[in-house]
Order: sequence, then C-alpha cells, then structure tokens
Amino acid sequence: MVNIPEKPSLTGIEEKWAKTWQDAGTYSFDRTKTRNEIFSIDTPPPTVSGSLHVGHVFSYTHTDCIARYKRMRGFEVFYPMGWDDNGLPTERRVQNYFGVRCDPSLPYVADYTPPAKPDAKKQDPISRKNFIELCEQLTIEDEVVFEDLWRRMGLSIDWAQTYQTIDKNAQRVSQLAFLRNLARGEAYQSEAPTLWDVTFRTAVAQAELEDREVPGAYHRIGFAPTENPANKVFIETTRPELLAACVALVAHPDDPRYQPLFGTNVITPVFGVEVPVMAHTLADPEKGSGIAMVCTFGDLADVTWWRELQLPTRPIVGWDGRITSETPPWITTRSGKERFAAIAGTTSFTAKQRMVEVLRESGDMMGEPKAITHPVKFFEKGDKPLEIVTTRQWYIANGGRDPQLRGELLERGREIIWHPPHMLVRYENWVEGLNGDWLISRQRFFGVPVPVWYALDADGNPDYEQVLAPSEAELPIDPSSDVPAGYTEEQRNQPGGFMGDPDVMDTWATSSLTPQIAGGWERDPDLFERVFPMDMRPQAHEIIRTWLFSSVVRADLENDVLPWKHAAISGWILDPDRKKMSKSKGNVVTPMDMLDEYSSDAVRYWAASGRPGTDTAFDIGQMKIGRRLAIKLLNASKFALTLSALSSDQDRTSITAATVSEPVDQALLAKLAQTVENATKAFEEFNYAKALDATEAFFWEFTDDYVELVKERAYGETVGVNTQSARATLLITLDTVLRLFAPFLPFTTEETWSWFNKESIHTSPWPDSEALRALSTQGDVAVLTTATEALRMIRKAKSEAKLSMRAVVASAEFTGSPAMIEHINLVSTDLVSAGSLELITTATASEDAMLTSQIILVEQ
RNA sequence: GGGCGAUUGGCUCAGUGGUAGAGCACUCGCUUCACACGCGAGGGGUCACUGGUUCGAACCCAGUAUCGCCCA
Repeated sequence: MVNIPEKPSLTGIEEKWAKTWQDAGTYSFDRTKTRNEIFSIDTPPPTVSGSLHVGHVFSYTHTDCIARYKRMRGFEVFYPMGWDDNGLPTERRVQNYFGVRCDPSLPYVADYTPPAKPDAKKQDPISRKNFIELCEQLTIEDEVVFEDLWRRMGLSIDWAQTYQTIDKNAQRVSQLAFLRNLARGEAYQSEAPTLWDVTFRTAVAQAELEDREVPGAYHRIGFAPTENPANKVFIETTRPELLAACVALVAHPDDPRYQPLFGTNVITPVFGVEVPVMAHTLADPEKGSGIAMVCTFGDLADVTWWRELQLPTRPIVGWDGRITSETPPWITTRSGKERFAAIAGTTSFTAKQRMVEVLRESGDMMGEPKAITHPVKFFEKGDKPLEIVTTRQWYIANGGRDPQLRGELLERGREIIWHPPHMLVRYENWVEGLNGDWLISRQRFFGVPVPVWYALDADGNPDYEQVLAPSEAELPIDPSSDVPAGYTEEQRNQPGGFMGDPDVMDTWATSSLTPQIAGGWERDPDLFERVFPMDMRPQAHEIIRTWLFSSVVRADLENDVLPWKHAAISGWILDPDRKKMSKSKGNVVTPMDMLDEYSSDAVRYWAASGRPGTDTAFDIGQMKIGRRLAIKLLNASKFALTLSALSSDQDRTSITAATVSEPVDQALLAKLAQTVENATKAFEEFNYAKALDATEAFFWEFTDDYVELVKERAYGETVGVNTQSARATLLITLDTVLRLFAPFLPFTTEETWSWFNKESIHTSPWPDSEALRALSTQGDVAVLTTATEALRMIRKAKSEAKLSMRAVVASAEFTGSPAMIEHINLVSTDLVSAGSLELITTATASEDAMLTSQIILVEQ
C-alpha cells in the first residue's frame, strides 16, 4: 500500500525515526548469530569531559555508514558505544566545575556538598572517595549530552551495549589483564629515571610526550682538572641549576680537543665535587663547546650516559619540581654546603637565577648567558617542562626493550588492513622508535587502581619484591580500601602489615582493552567468541601510536591475535584557514546547532563526502548540498511512487524483464546495476565517500535527464506496455536508489521508504546488481547517453533563445554515427515529448562522427 | 632533522597513462502539472614548479617549493 504525504518535508523526521528505531529495536544486536555472520566494531569511546565537536560528528558518521552498509549486506552488526570518562581530563574538569581538589590524606565526608560558587584559586580539598564520586556524577551528565547527539545524528548503535572506561567491568578487565601480564612477567616494576610532570606530579609515558621549542640560554662554566687546575675545561649548559647534580663530563671519543682529558677528573665549580671526564659517541662536538656536563637528570641524554657509563645517581630535584631542601651528602666542602643553601627548596626557575648569581660571584661563569631556542620535552597536557626523577613505576613490555617482541608487533601491524594503507607507516615508525617499555602507573586519583599491595617489613618499609596480588575472582579491587588475603584492615600501613599501591593505571592501559571490555572477555565467553577478534577499529590518526598500538600489544600478549582485521583511520576537520579546528581558536561550531539548521542527513552528507584518512575542511556549503539532496530525494520519491501507483496491478515482485520493454528504460537499469556495483566495491574497501559519490551521480542524472525523458510516457494518456515499462523502471530505480542512499541519509530514506514499505529500510537487503541486470535484459547504457545528449541540445537551443523549456520546437535533425542514430530512433518518442518537438529527423554520418543537431524553433 | 600526505577553475573536491570533471559561487534565462528548499543554459583551469620516462603525463620517476600532520 502506498501512502504519500501531500507536501513531503524534512521537519521532525529525526525525532520521529529515532524514536521508532529505539522502540522497534532496529539496531539491536542478535547474539544468537555466529562469528562469521557478525560484523563487530570497536567503537572509539569519546572523552566525555571534552566538548562536543564537529570532529565527532565527522568521524562517527563514517563508521555509521559502514555499519549500516554491513547490516544491509546481511551481517549482524555489533556496534557498541563506550564512554571514556577515565583519567586526567575528567579530573581537571571536576576541579574546575566544582571548585575542588583531591587530597588523599583527608577522610571521606558523607553527603559532601561542593562550593556553591567554584573558585579556581580556592579549591576545596576533599578525600579521594569524595573526589571520585564527583567525577562519576559529572561524567554521567556528560554522557547524556553525548548520547542525545548520537541519537540525533542517527548513529545505528545498539544502546543496550554501552560501557564506561571507569565502570566496574572496565576496571575488572583492566586489572585482570594487568594481573595476567604480571603472572607472565610482562608487567614489572622498576626504579628508574622517569619523565615527571611537576604540575600534575605524575610520571609520563613516551607516548604522552611532545617537544616544544622554548627559549633558553647557554651558560659557559669552567671546571678545574685535578691535575692541572689552572687549565679550566669549559662546558656550555642550559641547566646551570643542576650543577650540584653533576656526575661527569662527557665528550665525543673522536674529539681531539678533549681526548687528553678522558680518564682524568675535574672539580665542579662552586660545589667542589670531583667527577670523571668520559667519552661517549652521543656527545655532539658541534653543540656548545663540545663537552657536556652529565647531571642526574637534565634530559634523556643524561639518562643514557648515566646508564651506559655506569655513573652514580645524585638527584637534587624532587617530585614537586623543587631542589631538595637538604644538602646532598656528596657535597662536602663548607663553601659548597653554604652555596647549596641558596638554592635549597626553590623551584628550578628560581634555582637557575640564583645559581647564575653564585657563578658570577665566584668567577666560574665566563661572559653572559647566550640566548638560544631549543626543543624541550613536555607532557602533552602540561605547561611546565618535564623533569626526570628516579621513581618506582610499573611497566608493561611493548617491544621497547625486546627486539623479538618488537618484531612480532611490527608483523602484527602489517597484518592489519589499513584504510588508507599509508597509515601503516605511522605505526611502523612509532614501533621502530620505541626506546623503553610502556610506563603504565600514574600518580593520579580518578583511574583504575594498580591492583596490588606490598608487604611492610618490621620497620614499616614496603618490600616491593613481595607483591601481594588479589585473586581474579576478587576483581575489581581498590587497594586503598580493600585488604589483601591474610591481612586485616588494622594492619594497613603498620610494621609487618601491608600497604596498597597508591597509583592508578594510565588511561591507555584501560582503553587498550576496549575490544575485550565491549566484547565480554572473561565475563561473557559466549559473546566474546561471537565478536572477537573484531572486524573494525575506527579511529583518528594521531592516536595510532597510543590507542591503536597499545591495543595491538594487549591483544598480542593476552589473546595472541590481532584485536581486529581492519583499521579505518579518519582525518581531521580543518577550519577554512586549513588549521586544525580547536576551541582555543574560537572556531568551533556546536554540532547540535548544525543539525538543527541543515538537518542530520545534510550534516551526515558533508561528513560522508570526506574521504577516509583525509583532512577535510569544515564546509557549510556541503551541508547545504546535502540538504538539497535530501529534499530532492523526498520529491523524487513522491513523483516515482505516485506514477507507479497508477498501475495498481504493479508491484516490485510482479515486475519482470518483460515489463521493462523500452530500450531507454533498460539502459537506465543497466546503468543502475553499474552504480550498485561501483558503490558496493567502494564500500567493501571502506570507501564510503566513493560509494556516496557514485550513488549521487546516478541519482542526479536520473532526475534531471531520465525522468524528464519518460515523464509523459509514464503519465500515460493511454496506458500501454511502454507506460508500464516506464512506471516499473521508476519504481525499481527508486527502490534501489533509496537503499543505496540509506547508509548516508538514514532519516530521509527511512521516511520515503515508509511510504511504500512496512519494514525498516535499514534492515532491508543491500541492492543486488545481478537482479537489476536481469531486469534490464541486454540494456545498453549508451542509449541513455545519446538520448541525454540530444535532450541537452534541445534545451540549449531553447535556453539560448531565452524560451521556456516547454516551448515548441518546429523541427530537430540529429546527425551522428550509425550507432547514435539508432539510439535516437529508439528514444524518438520520448525525445518528442520531452522536447515538445513537432518533427524529428535523423541522418547517418561516418562511424566516428560526433552527435550534431539542427534545431529550428517556431518563429514568433 | 626524519617520515607520511597534500598542492587540479574564486571556493570545496573527484579524477592512477589516451579530447581536463562535479558541486558551490558567478552570468543569462525559465511560474515546467515531483520539487522555486526548483529547473535549464553559459563563462571560467598552461592540473604548484623544474627536469626525465613515454607515440602520448594531472596521473609514472627524480628534484624543488609551499601547506598540514606525526615523530625526533
């Protein structure tokens, strides 16, 4: 039964269909299907504490288009949604939003109320438990906002399949995977120099680093050799405040200037500590004076020298980024002790200024500091340069120290099918450049706790060799409130008792397990077997080194497989100046406003026209085109359905090759079959943009040319076989085109589909090109091409004469190759109606002739 | 400094060896019975640059420049 509205419109269709889909369970996952009937997606959990951004709309639309295509291909699509609410962004948002800060030493306060007016300068200190409660409260609010957007955009997610990276299951999976790593020796603790953010007071992993060019200055400082004190050796350093942490001088082994000094000792100025002069190839003869001061620790080169030259550890910077307040034992001279007092307890910034004064006074600094700019390591979320401090941390093996594992992970990377393929190179570059294992412990509050305790000795000091791990059945645990087996709460932090590990794990240590979390690993084995390894991981390219790589590591270590077959990498949204869009630049557009203004399908159209992996400009123009396309689809559907319904005995099942009798109709269906093949091939390569382009090109030709050609025949003053042929072709074409567009324009296609179908278009099968070819008989696409060309000539003549397209043409003569003339003859009746021709004649020219025409309009 | 990608009409982009394309914008028309939220027609590009391969290059190769991203 056909039921067409009088005036089709996009207004209100999002609310209407979003509700229908939810009520009908259109996208709900049927877990009785087996692995090869299922297409599973490892959806990126958005950071809920971040703002909603057009970039979200962009990349999630890409995934949804593929999900919808796969669903129509008959796959049961496992398309869950996660929320990344774990970690530092949430902590910071909670601090600002409520005006609080976490102080783990405070006791829990029941019914705590945050300040009425949050004041960033006077944050209310609260316990860890209170803090985490506020985190949970705020993330739930954030998640509601995200879910509203996703529904409004028409993402075909099964909303029964959601998870949070901080929920109990995620904590359990994260801790369980850690304990398994621990049991296999892949997780270990190590006391080592660690990159340390002094603002957040936490260790930072290699993946979270970035280099920034900052101003600095070389200070030229003289060291007196013990054997020849008058002949000073000058080093140039940007960190004079670390002079007290100096453990050696180092120069390149081939540097003739310093070769005589290797193996001798020098005395540090001011502090009078004797240190060796050593040779190492990492010293750059071109840099400064060619000889460097090694401190524990100024930068990563210091760490290398310290390790490889087996130098002593003499740290002077504490976890708070300040110089230690007690005079270090290796400073033994009286003047050294006095001068250390000048910098004790100060920040490195102040210490640097004071050290420069001291060095000037003592005459150990030559000349003025020489200003330079140089790259310095920062935590990507931090504002102060990283320090390197020696701390005990947890690591997971990731190939950074094990060539065999590294080779294995590189091989895993090559097994992934990358879209686009060149993204593999980023993975390889990253893995090849790893210089250490994955540091996973963080000195933060809102995260998944490291699930271990340590035994305390008789003096109350932790014995880190005695790791007390919970059983798997106990998980998830929080070592700060749970008690290890064999102990009681009274023994916490007591001599002979235990202490909980105070740290949480890196957020990537949890998000690297999203396939396991969403897939029910060790929770729902039946589900896990049906969805894991997953088919597809959609994500952005800048987190290949973090999320993608760490996921490969976890699945490799735990499951000995790749976590997914395909990695679909999306690009960025750029603003019109071709810069990455960001909030600080003030060029962010609110997604919901966009959806309101242009409609969801229009915005999806814009998103889907951005090729996989390609950065795309934010372009309102594309949304306008998308809106126009959606409206055109409504009207074309109304037209095609109205006409086909005139043949009340005709429906899609009764149409056969015999019904489609006219050559131009057959040509259209042949072209449609080609379009289906092209769109299918593009989708199989995850190239939704190409699939959309193919469909759209066909659709506009269909409405602009084909429909105009056959309109009169389809209306059918006298209904004959040729009328039936046109009506059948319109119906078949509409039916097919709607399904081709369905992954991109889910609302509009569902709306028009509902006019003549009971079931949802989104659970209907993807078009079958073979069936279309059968209907088209031996349809020759060239017939349509020639007919279109002839129609354009007629239109052009009228347009140049500034006449209406309905104007009568006295005569039209077409000349062309024999094949073309044959085509014209086949469609001459349609051409006469479409062009209002009074007379049509043809003349045959040579084989390679182009089509030409002589069109005589009626004299006025 | 290394890697990857991009560079095609005013704008956003297709186009992997054979006559340069689409949409928007622009110009000129058209009350046409699906659609004025529309329809038709038109103007506009030495395909970043320099060399090379080829009968033939936007496309393949080498180099240069500019932009972006990732990494040092």
